Amino acid sequence: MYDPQRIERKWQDKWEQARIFEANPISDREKVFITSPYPYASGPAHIGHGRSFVNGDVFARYYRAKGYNVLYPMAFHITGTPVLAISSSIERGEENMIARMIEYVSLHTHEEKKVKEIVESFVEPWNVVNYFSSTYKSDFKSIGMSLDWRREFTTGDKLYNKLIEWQFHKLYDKGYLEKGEYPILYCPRDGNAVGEDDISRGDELNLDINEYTCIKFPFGDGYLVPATLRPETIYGATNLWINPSGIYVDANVNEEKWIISEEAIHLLVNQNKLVRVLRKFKGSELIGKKVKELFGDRELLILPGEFVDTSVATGVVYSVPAHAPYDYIALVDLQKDKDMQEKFKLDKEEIEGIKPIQIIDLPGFEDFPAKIYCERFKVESQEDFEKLDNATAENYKNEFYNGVLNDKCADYESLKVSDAVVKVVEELIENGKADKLYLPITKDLKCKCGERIIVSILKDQWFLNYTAGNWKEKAFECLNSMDIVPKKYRMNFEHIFNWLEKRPCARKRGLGTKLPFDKDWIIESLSDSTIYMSFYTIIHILKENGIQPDQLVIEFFDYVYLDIGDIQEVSKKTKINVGLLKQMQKEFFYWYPVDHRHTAIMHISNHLSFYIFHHVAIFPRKHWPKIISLIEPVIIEGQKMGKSIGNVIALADIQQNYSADLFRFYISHSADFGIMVDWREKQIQTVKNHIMRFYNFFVENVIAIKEVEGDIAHINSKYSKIVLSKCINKFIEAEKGLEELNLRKYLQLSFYEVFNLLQEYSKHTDNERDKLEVYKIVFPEWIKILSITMPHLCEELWEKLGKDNFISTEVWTDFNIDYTNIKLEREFDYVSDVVDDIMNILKIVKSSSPENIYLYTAPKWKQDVYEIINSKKGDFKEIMEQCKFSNDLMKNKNLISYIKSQIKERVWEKESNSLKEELILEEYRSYIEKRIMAKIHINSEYDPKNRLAKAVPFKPAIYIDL
RNA sequence: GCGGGAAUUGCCAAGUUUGGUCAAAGGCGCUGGACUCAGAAUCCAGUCCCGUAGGGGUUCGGGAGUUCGAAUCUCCCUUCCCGCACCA
Repeated sequence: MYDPQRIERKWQDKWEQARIFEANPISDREKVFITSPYPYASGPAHIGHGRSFVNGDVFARYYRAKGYNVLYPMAFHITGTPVLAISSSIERGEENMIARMIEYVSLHTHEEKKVKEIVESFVEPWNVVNYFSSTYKSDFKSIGMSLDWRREFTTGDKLYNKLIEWQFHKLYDKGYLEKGEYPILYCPRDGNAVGEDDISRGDELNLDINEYTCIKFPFGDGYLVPATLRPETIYGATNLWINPSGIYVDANVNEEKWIISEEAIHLLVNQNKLVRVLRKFKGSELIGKKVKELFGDRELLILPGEFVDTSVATGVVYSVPAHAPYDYIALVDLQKDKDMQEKFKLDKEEIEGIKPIQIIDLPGFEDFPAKIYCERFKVESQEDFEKLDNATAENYKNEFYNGVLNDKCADYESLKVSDAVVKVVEELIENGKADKLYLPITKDLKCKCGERIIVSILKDQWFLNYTAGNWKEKAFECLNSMDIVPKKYRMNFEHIFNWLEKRPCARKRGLGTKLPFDKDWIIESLSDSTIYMSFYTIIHILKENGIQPDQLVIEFFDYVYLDIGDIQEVSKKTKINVGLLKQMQKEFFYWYPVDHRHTAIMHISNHLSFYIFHHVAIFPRKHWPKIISLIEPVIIEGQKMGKSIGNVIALADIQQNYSADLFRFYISHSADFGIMVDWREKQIQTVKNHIMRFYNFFVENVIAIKEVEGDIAHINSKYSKIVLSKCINKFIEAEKGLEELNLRKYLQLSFYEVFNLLQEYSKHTDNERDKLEVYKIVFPEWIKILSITMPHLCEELWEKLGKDNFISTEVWTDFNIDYTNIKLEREFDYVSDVVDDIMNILKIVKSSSPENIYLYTAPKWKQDVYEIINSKKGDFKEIMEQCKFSNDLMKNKNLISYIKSQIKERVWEKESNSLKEELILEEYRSYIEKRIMAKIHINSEYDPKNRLAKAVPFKPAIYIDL
């Protein structure tokens, strides 16, 4: 009885005790260094992690089986805020987080009290890290990972920090680091930058930042300053809107007098403006006054707009009724509203005289876009917020991508809106006519502390400048020399490489490594995980020898990684002895570069691109990465897997509920890399049965085959030789699949197709002895090739075969091509075709049990002509020339039609060689009769329907006596 | 919008790089049969349409083209998915 859980634990323990996956340099053996990105230790592993690591494991085992010395390590990522967020949420007693952590911890701990204790301990971030890294380890062990755990570390380790410091010193020296201004989300109460984890509902809201342009309209001795997202519409401004009941101020802003809403002061102050309030007043005071246009002599009227929100931007809005639905409808409303005009003592005629100014031409629009969109969305009044928002969005989208500025826009005429925006802002600011103001896209974004989040501008943000020097060129050079599998993703990389510019690389908070030359900053999590694979090569030596962080000075890595510096001096400086330094350098030089990195496609646009960039920045060409293979994510029953859907399947449950080998098989076989694995319970149960059948089939025969030699010389029947040949060819093909990193192809061939062959063989053969000989040869090869996917099951079967070593450490020899025989296979294919034809006819005539079936092979002249057609590759003229040499042929009235039909069939492209059909049929008589359950007569005189005329070479005519 | 990917016979999904051997692998589902007290499992047969002789017809998102020949190559269109920067 197949008991996967028992078998799996047994072998996992044995592997661990024998430490067979611990890899050390062996100087005369070729190596393969394969990695998948270290997982984040802020939660338990799920089957998505399972997919990439199992794939990696299958490759690692394959490389080992091919005789390579294989390093397959892993570590843990903890940089950034997620771990801190867990701790602070636990500390605050947040119920959602506590519930989630209880759920996570319960995966491995079933005692309620203990669970509670563990979750409480999470107030300390390192407890979170330690807990989840340990569950990862046990989960990964439970699915049979062949990892070298001695080389484990986390990105928060002091030793690791030293590596990252060195990396950033190098980047700094190369001139790839820069400082600049950068807007960030900011909580004024905490005085800190905030990210997704710090924001209420941060995971569902849009956390982008809008850049507003504040236009300085001259007004008295200062400026009235509306803010806009569409500065290119400045030429279409007709008036300004002020909320009459809002509070406004005269304020001194960086030595200029601005009129803005009271609430705006707070925003400006946090964006590096010096602000002093001079006077406070109600908005109504401004109504009816006028500002001067930026360009030209027009004066724009200040009008009442209740819709103006004084808490958004500057609380002042300029009106572009031709292109902004809100402005358009407000203007229409006001023009109709006599009471309002009365109330603010506005000039009726002047109000009516305000006409929208169209400054953007839009193909297919006869009227002002704002008007058309208001009509399209059936906007009735300025109170229809929802309709107005939709109308605005559509209006803007259309104008942004399709609109062109017209002749009212001076120098900007005929620019596309998308280009004009950038130019207008640039020039306005350059000329001192405008300023910038940043706001979160989402209104009322709240920090978890309750405070409203605003945008602050960091003046000295650190950036990595990917356009610096020849960095990009080198990255492309590396990419061009790499294998990307599947290759359809290469374009993706190229595009990302082109698009990468500057990227902030440090943050103000979170776990990680401090920037060595600016200790206020912590290196951001995607920037500190680019060359860490190098650390796998030496970390275990550092740990074993008790090397302390302060010993890992710049000279250390310079020497070990780059062979720079004098070893005596490095030793003196680091207080690490020369021998050890040499050993580490040797180990690094042995393992590096990373030969193969395997992960999900979501990492292309960030991690994998940075991985390449940072490697080319720091390491010489010989240490650049070589292969990246990519997978699509795992989905569950056709649905995305996610916390919010609540359908995440933890790796912790896999072995118990399914078994490691089943998981490994399913995850490897059910989809090619380029498509999503769909985790379907029903499908998995089917696969489970397949594996069970395989196990039973194997075990049923394992004793019997001990009686035979497993020697092809002892195999008598052709059929048996054919099956052996076919199996070996399948193995060879399957291995080609592995070489192409195509796991699905490899398993389809090595598991399903070989299994089908053997099952059919077992059913149709009548030579028991031969059968055992075949099995004796095939079985060991079979479980070897399957062992990389189902290592536990195959170890068990290996043991049952009487072997006393691990199949996991068995090096494959080449499959024995002496067992293959193409000629025999062709013969057999011919016979199978005949059987299929007979079956087909039986099906059509709906007869199941005829007694006699007659087969007629083609007459000699057809054979001869067939040879001619073959030799002339279907050239009709040449064929006829050749036929003319034979009078008999030329007299045959069927000749031309026969040649024509054979040419049409393109027979010369088929691989049938000169088979002696009659002999073959005779030889396979018993096989054929067994398959069709009738007696066959070959080339009998009896041919009542003259079927013989239909016979062509390799397609004998058939007559069934019904 | 930009960039990338995809569309195959009831469903999932190979095949496309290198055009012909493709009515198109495999799995699921469905239909019939065997086994069984029964079910599950397993096994056998069938599963685009027509056909009492191995054949014929119509298919690979839609349209046009190249070719003796197109699921595969070219062009246009439609639909869907993913990424678009500080969340890892």
